[in-house]
Amino acid sequence: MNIGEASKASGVSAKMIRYYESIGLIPSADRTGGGYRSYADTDVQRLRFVRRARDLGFSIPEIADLLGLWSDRSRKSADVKRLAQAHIEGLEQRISDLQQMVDTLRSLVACCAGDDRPDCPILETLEKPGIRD
Amino acid sequence: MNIGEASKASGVSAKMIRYYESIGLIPSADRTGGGYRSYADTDVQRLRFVRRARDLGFSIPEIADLLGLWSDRSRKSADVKRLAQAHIEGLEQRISDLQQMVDTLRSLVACCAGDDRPDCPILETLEKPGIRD
DNA sequence: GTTGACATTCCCACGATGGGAAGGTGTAAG
DNA sequence: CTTACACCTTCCCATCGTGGGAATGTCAAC
Repeated sequence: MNIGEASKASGVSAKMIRYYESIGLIPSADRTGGGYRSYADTDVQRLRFVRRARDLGFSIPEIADLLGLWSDRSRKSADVKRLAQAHIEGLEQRISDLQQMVDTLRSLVACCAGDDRPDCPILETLEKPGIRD
Repeated sequence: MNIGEASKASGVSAKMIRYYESIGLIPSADRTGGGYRSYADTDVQRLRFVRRARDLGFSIPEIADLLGLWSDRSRKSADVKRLAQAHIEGLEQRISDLQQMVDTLRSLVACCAGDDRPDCPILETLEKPGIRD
């Protein structure tokens, strides 16, 4: 299977497949006589694994860990679970940071008349020294 | 005021001050005879404005817009409000994407025994074709 | 054998930030 | 006056994950 077919089958762009190979996230693909990368079904399955992990927000190093566990038949599911839970905590931290921004912005927006006049509590708040200053 | 002092006073690193200047987000600073950048209080105020906007998750282009409104005495507060509301929507989209990941991961984690055995529904789900395949 | 669709490698870009090297400036103490 | 030190300058490189494009090579079909 060519890289293009593997790309379609896995949902990972050819560009990213080469990149993942270059950083060692996935093993180097076999090559045909003409130098084309050649993929088997198991390779595609691994690529799909990577893509789905990316869709769930795992970073490349985290995916490297997941792939290690994936191919380790003597793995403990507790290790996988721990990894997933740590990732959930990271995601929730990011959500909480973003939510904090939204809350602040909402309170500012609520104070802004939103009319033709220039007076705007949003800008005034931004220019004033804040809590951390 | 030197860049170091302006940095302390504004909470923006010297590195970022130079960067903001290089991309045209802030005007080029005056220079002393020795070539040092020199900042006045109004410059520091602008830097603080930028930092606070960054803290609220605004991108550089958005901050450029905000700075434009900030220095425009004939601005309409409605324009500022619109910009802030659009930003809130962007943030909420990101939150919703992250929350979707968390929800999926939570449901997987809930199915994982988390013991010494290798069987793990998290890995199994990642390796299987998903909704979008 | 030509054409067209693929493949290859290599370099560049993003956004926002940090690190560090190599060299210049300013100031305080010896 | 010199030396030391803290600060400044510019320049390049790295991150992370992804895309774009150029120049060149391969394969399959007609």
